Amino acid sequence: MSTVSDVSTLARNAVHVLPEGGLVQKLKLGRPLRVKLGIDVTSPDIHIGRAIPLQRMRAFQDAGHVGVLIIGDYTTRIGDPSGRSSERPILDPAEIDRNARTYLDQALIIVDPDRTEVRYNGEWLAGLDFADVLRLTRTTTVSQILERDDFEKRIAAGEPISVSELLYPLMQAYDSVAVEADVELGGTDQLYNLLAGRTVMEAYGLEPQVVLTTPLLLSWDRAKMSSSVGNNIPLTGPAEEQFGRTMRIPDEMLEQWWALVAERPVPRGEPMEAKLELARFIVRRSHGDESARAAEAHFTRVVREGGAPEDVAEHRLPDGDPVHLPAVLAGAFGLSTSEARRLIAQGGVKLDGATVTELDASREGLAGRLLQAGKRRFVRLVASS
RNA sequence: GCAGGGAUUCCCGAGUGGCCAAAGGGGGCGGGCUGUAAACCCGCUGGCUCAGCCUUCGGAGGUUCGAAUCCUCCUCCCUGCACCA
Repeated sequence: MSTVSDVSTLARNAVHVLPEGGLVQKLKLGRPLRVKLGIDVTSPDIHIGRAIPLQRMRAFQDAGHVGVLIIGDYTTRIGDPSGRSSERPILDPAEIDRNARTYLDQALIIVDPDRTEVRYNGEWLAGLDFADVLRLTRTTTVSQILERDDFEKRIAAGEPISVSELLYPLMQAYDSVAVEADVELGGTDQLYNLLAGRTVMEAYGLEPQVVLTTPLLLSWDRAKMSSSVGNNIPLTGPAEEQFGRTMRIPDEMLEQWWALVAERPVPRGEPMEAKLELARFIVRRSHGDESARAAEAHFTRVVREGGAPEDVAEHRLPDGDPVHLPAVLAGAFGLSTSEARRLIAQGGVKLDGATVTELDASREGLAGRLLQAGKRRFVRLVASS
């Protein structure tokens, strides 16, 4: 089962495959390889960028190998002791479990459930005593750990780094020991951690894993796609939103997105059509054909033609007459009334397509009408009966 | 331990007694334009019963007619020095 074409499929889009020739060696073992991917459960949603390593896992699975998803429950539970790091908030066990489950539901869109093993790292990390931890820490040196780009930058920026944070790469590396990983996947930002896994495995007398990294998907703002920044396309988000967000990417990014997300070359022809096709692909993968068609219809109707969507939620008018529109907008769209007032002042609010200029309107004049805030938010007003 | 520097609105960052709901940038939102939710241009961006009022500048007190700005204590962060069996 190890041929050159296998390797090129398995390592498609890969930035690093280390060591040189290591993957071929592993394939020659002639048994299903254990392909590890660590999961950060601090934020449960997977976006299409985080799905890229999962796509590699799927490729390995399709070739007969086993995917091992590691849920970093223990790592997360310990958190950052100062409790202040926004990157590593301490979560309670219930939330970790919930996040892990949410994560897995989404991951199954990409990976093969029959060939996936899910492990919680608390399983082995919780059992280590202090001597075990010291043994682990002896496998590396402070300067090696501080070499990591992330740490270097934070030191340069005068930001705090707690000692426990230095141990994260080691904990992650120990996961590889525990599951006897043959291959570990990750984004290029994980290169250091993945290589640390090799060092530690060797120190524990295991054959070190092969490291395979994939590029980080840049979003429409040319920054790394990230849920906390909000420039992400969630793997299970609403179809219409997935479609619209995909349409936001600049034309120059089409090539990278097609290669990484769809794993195909950009279709020839108009960039607009290539972008639409990419949006269809993304929605179809998550929600199926039907949803992809509906999402496109919605996009055409609302964004390209500036019309109202097909289905508009109803919103009950508050009591009283006349009705205070900022209050209605606040209730319908989750704005503050101050925001709503500004929106009206800027001509961003429409009733049945006509720009609203007054703050109050009669009950009768509002019932049954279509209220629009900006270009994409709509609500059908109904009188409470 | 000693000495210095710092904590400002969603983020970064100016502001050192009244002209401060607080410069500037980012982000977000709205409008215009457009093949696109891109790019570009313009505007807005604490809350409210909105020509007025209320709350905000790490926390708690205090000085003052008046405090983001001054004082005291506290919490946290950074840097240097000292310490380092």
